[in-house]
Amino acid sequence: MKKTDNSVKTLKKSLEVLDCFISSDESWLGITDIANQLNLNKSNVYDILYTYEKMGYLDKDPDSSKYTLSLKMLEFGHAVNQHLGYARCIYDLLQDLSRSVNQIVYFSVPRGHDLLFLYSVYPHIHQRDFPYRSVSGERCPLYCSSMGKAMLAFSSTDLLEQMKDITFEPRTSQTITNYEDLFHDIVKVRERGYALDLGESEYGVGAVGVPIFDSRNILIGAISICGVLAVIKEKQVEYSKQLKEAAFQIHLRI
Amino acid sequence: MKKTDNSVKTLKKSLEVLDCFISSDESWLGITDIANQLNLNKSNVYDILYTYEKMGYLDKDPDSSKYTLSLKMLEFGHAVNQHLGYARCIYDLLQDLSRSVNQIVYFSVPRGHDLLFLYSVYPHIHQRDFPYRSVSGERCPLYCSSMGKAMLAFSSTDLLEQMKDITFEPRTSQTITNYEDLFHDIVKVRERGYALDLGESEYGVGAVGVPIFDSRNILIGAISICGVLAVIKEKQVEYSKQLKEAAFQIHLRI
DNA sequence: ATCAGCGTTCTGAATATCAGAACTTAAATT
DNA sequence: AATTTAAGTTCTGATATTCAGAACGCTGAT
Repeated sequence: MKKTDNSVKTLKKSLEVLDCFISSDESWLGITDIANQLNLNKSNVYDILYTYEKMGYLDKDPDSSKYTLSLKMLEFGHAVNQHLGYARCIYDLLQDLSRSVNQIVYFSVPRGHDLLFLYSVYPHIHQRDFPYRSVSGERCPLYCSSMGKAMLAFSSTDLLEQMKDITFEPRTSQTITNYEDLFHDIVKVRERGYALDLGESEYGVGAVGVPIFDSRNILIGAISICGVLAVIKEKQVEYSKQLKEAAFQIHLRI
Repeated sequence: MKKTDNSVKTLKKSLEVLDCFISSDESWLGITDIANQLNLNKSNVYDILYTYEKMGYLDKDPDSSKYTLSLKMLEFGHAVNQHLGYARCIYDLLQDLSRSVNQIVYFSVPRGHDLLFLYSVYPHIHQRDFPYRSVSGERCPLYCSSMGKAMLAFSSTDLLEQMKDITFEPRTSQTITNYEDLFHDIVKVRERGYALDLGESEYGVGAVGVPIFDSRNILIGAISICGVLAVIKEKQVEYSKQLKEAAFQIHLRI
């Protein structure tokens, strides 16, 4: 057991600064914005942002002196995708599935109390103004998503238990807003073998989700079919079968 | 003019460590790998990686003690995409173009002596083993790409001049490997108004590329149609017209 | 059994960090 | 037009942090 704290405090602080750029809704942040948010000295934040800029991590607007994430961040995203072993296989199966049902198909993995979208496949002809266009790297709370609920229902860890401690933020009038309702829904998911999102994250949008297990039966994530609520309601059984078949194919391959 | 160096050396060094994970072909890097590469002390690298891991930037494999970029990096990529103002408009136009010509369509921006892929749209039915599947965040040298040559030809800065100093690395037997050949090709691009890549980056793959200017006529990047070499050769004029029309639509909108 | 090579832990001399104060703009208010 | 406010920028040195080096433990190869 180590006695000393080996963490590099300067780096820790600097990464907290960088985190502000993902957690904030604003794309451009000023020195004072960040200094206030993290209770840091202005000149300290100045030096940190200056270094990030020199290293190509942030871009600075010469007029406003505000900073934003540079395109270098896309290179990191790309590197992660390259390194994901299961990437290609899952993506190809999702493409087949999307073409077969002519609906949007997603793959996501758990991340804390959220899910993280990894892949999305859109059918070639789809409504351009369809509300839910999640892309790689986007997060969504577990409790208001079919994939999230599929993961909660079939996770071997105490993920569901942890939902007792979170605050539920309604996205629509249908969003589950307390642990009891969530628990009852999860029981139904376990009975059915698939999870439903009936307008709980976006009005008029529904989804069917099933969990993904690797060949050692470890929960990896979930996949879902997403579409207009009425269609999802009507075809949920058919979709769940197609999803389970795709999930099984992934299970065999990873 | 400032006298002192305000950069935070600890952060600068730490970011160089993080950069190793994009520049290396290996997805998992050990402490000694990085320490040797950057001429740093092992224990120093240990502390830095430890901090990155604690902050969720890197994942550590408990068996091998090696590190890799975590999925958090995808969140940064997503944030950048969200912040890109022109994103949606260009993506939609590329989708239309891809459907119209039934080929892969790309959008990229210049980044140093490379280009950085931002968007790619694949036709719904395309060969799964088609070699060139660039995605957001991938880099490619300017001299061996139709988009790169389109940017070199129409850049207002001395981008082309800078090509005198670089080393050309052949990717195929067709790759341009010296400045003189590149210059002659760029002259042709200026005459034609579009750039060609005829198997110069990948055997049997070709592309037609045109530059993108915003409404103030600043060069933003380039778009291209990419496909089987023989088809690209045959339809280059038709494709160049379609690309120019799309480029014009983007010019009007951003 | 020995060695080589890796990650890990610990320490304090040396160094880089960062709070604070002062300055410079720029924009908003009087 | 003068004043105030609020932002970014520069500079400094007391001091908290960093990091080189040495030592250790583990694993796998010789």
